[in-house]
Amino acid sequence: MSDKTTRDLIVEAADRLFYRQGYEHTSFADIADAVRISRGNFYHHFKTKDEILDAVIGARLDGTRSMLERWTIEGKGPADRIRSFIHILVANQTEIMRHGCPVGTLCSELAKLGHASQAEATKLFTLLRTWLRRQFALLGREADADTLAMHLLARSQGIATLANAFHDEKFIKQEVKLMGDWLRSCADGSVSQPKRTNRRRASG
Amino acid sequence: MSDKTTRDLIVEAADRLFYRQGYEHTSFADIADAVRISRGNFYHHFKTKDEILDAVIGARLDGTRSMLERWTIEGKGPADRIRSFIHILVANQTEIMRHGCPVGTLCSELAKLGHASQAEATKLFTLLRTWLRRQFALLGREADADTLAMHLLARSQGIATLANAFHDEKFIKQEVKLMGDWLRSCADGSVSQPKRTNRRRASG
DNA sequence: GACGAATTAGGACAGTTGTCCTAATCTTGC
DNA sequence: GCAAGATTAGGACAACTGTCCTAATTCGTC
Repeated sequence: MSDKTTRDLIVEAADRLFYRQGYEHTSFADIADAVRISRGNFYHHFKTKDEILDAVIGARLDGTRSMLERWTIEGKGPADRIRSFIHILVANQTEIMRHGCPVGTLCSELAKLGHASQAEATKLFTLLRTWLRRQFALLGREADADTLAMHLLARSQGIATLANAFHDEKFIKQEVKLMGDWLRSCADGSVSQPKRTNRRRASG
Repeated sequence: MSDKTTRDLIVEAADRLFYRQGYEHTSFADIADAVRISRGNFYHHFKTKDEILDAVIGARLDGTRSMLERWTIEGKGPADRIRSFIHILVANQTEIMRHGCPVGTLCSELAKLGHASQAEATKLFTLLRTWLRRQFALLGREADADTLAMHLLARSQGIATLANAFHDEKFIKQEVKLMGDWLRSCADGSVSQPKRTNRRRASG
């Protein structure tokens, strides 16, 4: 606790502020005030605002990686692990209603700013995408694992965006339940490909 | 064409710039340059930046209203009208990949800024929500029309966010097809409530 | 206890922002 | 062709931005 370096404190505060206020709308002064540090001191730890952003993205990547690792170990099966992912929406619903999804809103903002770290932020999505893909593959859906992963990611994003816009808590619960149903139908292999094409079972 | 007032030109340019660069990241100078007008002249038409934002949101509301009206008249049935909505993602896929959804990204940004016009921007969503709700009701889904409308809205938002982050064109097509399948199953009344509860047919 | 390095504080700096003023120009009705 | 209003141009203004410098302080090591 007390062994956190000033640098860590800065990254933490910046992370929180970037999420709540957005990257551009957060100034050096805002972060300095939050950490209770002089503005000048700042320069010693980070030369530019972009450097802080990169550090924040890096910290989020680390955090996401260890979260996924935890779920991979804890979870009994792939379906339960995917449920852990879906559960983020419920666990963080208050913050999501207030500020949206930390990943989605950051990527959107950086895209608008034409910021160089846009690709780095997208890695946050890629991390989740890759992990989800693996879980769906383990669920016996190797053939369309990536499609399913992206589908789930997209639905989560949409839920966060609308929950934020409407400040609607019940909506999150509603949609989370639908995603649970959908996930169950994925494991069955029942729905999700409703068109009657000549279906080809995955060989493995 | 030539009868557009300077005010209209400003709103148009601001609309485009707010979409591409974000509201905060767009300065008076940016808009003035785009309209080829002196910065001072600006003040005569809009006292503050917030006023421009309100005018832009108003213009978008008008545009959305007339678009929905057109669809309501044109469309053969409610299903086709909903398909018109889904088709926006395909028609605007290039812009969406570049800048996301104009509505979703604006609402997200204003939420972060804590901007007073946040509620006004959300009306853009409400417009679509209400219209979609009516179409689903006409489709025989009065009971859960609003849930279905929000669901479709959320999925569109998610698609836009991820398409923007990954710059993935195929993903949009993929998800649009899935939404088409889903819509068909809505009209059937077949899926969408996969849980085997004691199902109760809507009386109407 | 002293020395060198790491850390901190305070402020300077030029550039940009939104806002606002004033004077010139154009348009319109008579 | 002229007066009155609308529109435009150009720039002033204070506040804030990210960046950077220098001097003071703290810290670990001998």
